[in-house]
Amino acid sequence: MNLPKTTFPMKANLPQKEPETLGFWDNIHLYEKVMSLRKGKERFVFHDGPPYANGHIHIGTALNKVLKDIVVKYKSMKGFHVPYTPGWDTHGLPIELKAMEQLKGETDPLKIRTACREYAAKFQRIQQQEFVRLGTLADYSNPYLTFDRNFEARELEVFLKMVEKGYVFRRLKPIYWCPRCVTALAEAEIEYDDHKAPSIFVRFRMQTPPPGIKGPVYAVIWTTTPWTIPGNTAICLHPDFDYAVFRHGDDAYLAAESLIPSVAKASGFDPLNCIIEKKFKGRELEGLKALHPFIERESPLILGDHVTLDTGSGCVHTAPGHGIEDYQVGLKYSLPVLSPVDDRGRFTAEFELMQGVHVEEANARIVELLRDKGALLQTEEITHSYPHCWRCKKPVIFRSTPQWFIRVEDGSLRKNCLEACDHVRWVPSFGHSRITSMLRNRPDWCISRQRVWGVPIPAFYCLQCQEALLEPAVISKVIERVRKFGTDCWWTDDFSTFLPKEYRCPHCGSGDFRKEQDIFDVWFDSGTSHWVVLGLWPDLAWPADLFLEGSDQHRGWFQTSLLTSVGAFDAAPYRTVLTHGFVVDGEGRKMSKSIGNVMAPEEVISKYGADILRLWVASSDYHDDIRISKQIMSQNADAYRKIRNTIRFLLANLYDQSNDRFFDYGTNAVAFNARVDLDRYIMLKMSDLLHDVENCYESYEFYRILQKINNFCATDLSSFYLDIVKDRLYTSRTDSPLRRSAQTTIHEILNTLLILIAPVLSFTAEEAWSHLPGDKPESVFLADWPVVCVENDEQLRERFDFFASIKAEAGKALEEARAGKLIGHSLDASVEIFCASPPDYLKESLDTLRQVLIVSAVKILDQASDDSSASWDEKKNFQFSVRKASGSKCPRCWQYSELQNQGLCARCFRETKV
RNA sequence: GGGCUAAUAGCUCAGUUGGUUAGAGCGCUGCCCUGAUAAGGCAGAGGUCGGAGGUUCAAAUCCCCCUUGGCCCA
Repeated sequence: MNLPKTTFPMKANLPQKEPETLGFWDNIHLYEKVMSLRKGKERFVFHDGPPYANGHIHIGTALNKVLKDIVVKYKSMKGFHVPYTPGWDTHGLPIELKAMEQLKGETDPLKIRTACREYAAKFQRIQQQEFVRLGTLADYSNPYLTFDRNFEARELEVFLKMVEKGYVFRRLKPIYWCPRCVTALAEAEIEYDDHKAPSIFVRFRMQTPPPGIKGPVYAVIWTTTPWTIPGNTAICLHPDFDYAVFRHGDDAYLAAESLIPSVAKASGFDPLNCIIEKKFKGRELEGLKALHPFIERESPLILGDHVTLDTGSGCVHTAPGHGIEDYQVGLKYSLPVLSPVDDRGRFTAEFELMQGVHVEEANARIVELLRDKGALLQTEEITHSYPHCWRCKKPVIFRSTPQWFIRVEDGSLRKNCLEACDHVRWVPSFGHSRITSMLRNRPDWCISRQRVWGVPIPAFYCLQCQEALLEPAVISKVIERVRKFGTDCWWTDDFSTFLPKEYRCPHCGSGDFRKEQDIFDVWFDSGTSHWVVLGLWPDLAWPADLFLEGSDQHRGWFQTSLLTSVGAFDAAPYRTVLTHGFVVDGEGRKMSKSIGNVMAPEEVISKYGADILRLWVASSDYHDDIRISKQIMSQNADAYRKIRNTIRFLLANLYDQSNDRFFDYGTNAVAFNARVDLDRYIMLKMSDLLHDVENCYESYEFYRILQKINNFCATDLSSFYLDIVKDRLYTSRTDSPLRRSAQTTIHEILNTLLILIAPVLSFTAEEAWSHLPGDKPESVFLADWPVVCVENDEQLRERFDFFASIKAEAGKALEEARAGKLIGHSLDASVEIFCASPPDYLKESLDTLRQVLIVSAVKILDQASDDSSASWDEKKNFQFSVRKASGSKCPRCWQYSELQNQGLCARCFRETKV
């Protein structure tokens, strides 16, 4: 007897076992070995999107990294040279804020930057360990970090290209500003709090009245920031809303129809004396001109979708210098961006009347001025939620300052990007419509930030004429310095070190300059990583074959990478872009701390192991949201057990108990054509699986792979092939061709299966690989993709498909017999089968059929039995009649027959004879 | 409010160009086995295909509306 035996444990114990496997990979320098094995082969360039080096990884990051790892490992095992340089996004506000928390009031940019660098480096290390623990294989000894000076220098090269091509320009833009702290604020630095403010209705005299209206007409606006009225350059209406002109005494007023009652009431008008004269759609009024109440200037009526009917009059006071929505609608109408306020919140000479007055005091004075001019309809004090500075807790203002932009709106960049999108493969395909619709609507890209933790924008200002200078020759010089010293030099070194010798202001000839204080938006850092990394790392090449990130990156990294790439190098940086959805809880809700449905990768790994997490990733359809819950994880753990046990059983049968040796593929293998029919049949199924799985990997449909592998393990192997072949494996003579045929087949199946699962169940595949007897690469990841040698024999396939369908039907008949206590094990049974239209080969294959059914005897009847215990299957035209097998049970093989010598059946006696 | 996207058994997924009684694996329940044993085999139960309407001889599939999620904007 040769019973199965293996040291591959049934209980996986992954949380304990996986770190050992990690140690093994580390010891043998697996990444380097994989690289040198594939060096010179066709290259597959994957470019890793950099996670932000702030905090521990969450389940979404884990999902993303595992998906990447699956692709990279598959491609590599398929024979491609696939270097994987991981990266981190290390600049930016969140890190700067964290560092500032620790520094408590420190203002020295260099000290802040040092703290930021340490903070980012710390979390880069932490995240890297977490990625390693997930089983991802990458060049962790040489990652890319956006604060690295080589990165920074090359990033500036991309910027230089874009400057040369004329994409970079400067324009005013409103930003949050704290006049008390004299600083720009980011959105993350804003806190909302209640604030007392004047609420005023103001009338603007119409210079061109709406059609059909006679006499003086006024457009009514409402605001809670009277100090922004000097910046008014338009009145905005919603194109689809209903507006009306109503008359009160000699004057007529324009407001949204539904708001007229509240406007009239606030203005102290007697509602009975307010008569609607004419109605208009907002769009009909576009282009009419009103007059600013106290500045000699027109204020045209414009249209915008941001107008609401919640409060006010439906005619929105528009000051592009003091609000982001006003600014955006203003760009469409080319309105001037006025912001006559200095950095301490005082009016400048641009609004001479109140020069030097702080905007807070100015509110009351503007109200008085409006009253004097007869423009004020009403004023009262209200309390509303208003943005405040997180540091000094005082109200902030919107103030326009010059910012650096990349031109997308006009010119060629938008068009070229849209065109480039057509040459990219988007997976899923809706990625194309998603990114293009975003590109069509996106405004110019504001790339400047008023912070210190980032790459400086290499511009200079002439101290004499105040001109901003952004010149290729100067930028090149800056790049040289940055490459040598890193961007800290921008803060440490004198301006002259960055300028060519004898450099003079091209406008006024002065030699005195100051450096720009703004830094780049971090999206510009990561947006240039394609060029930086694919060019700087010798094994990589531009453009990338694949980017793989969450679907939020259509607005983020996919788009910023495209803008810099098309802008500087006229082509997309990627050939294929794969996107995945977001991880949500078991009910499809997003994860949030407040709901308490967050599941951390660490939690899954410590309970189930990384392979179960990887299995979850691979079995989910990532196109849309991906659900995770305790139930889902435990289900994956169950699925895992089935695969693991199948592998274990395969391994266990490569051992020969009789001589305490392992099956040796080199000497014991049986050629395909010499193998038992059943073995050849299962090899055909194996070959089908291989091709199916390969296609799924190629089309990035990983979630189908595990489905197929599971089915194969459970159905084709466990309940069909392996159940049948046990008899042959256990009872045949150790080196009998029958047994060797099965073992050869099992060896090939196992080898293939381990390679197929390795990109997903990396730890388990490696562990099982180490138990695989015979000559083999030291790691499953150094193995070549399997080539299964089978001869597709359609007759064989048809025959066994037919047997399998008989087996499926016979199961029901056997179950009935079992329920009637006639039999227990199926070998207790003898089965008579009537088949309405039997194929020719049926009678000659009785013994094979008996083995397939795992019964002691099979008889084919020429006509249907009258036996009432026989069960009919009308659909298949089978009739089964089950009896207790005759003879006695052989103690060795458990089959029933007339026993012979030493109480064994004929076969067992033969097999045991010395 | 807008763009993109989704909804099929308890769970993860199939379901071709509309065409029999909507499938698989897992889980669940029952039975069997005790030579894969914290395993293995067999059988069974489980679905108004998110909802309403429409086109059609025929709709999970095509059209329209709605509901509920998700991402990104406003």
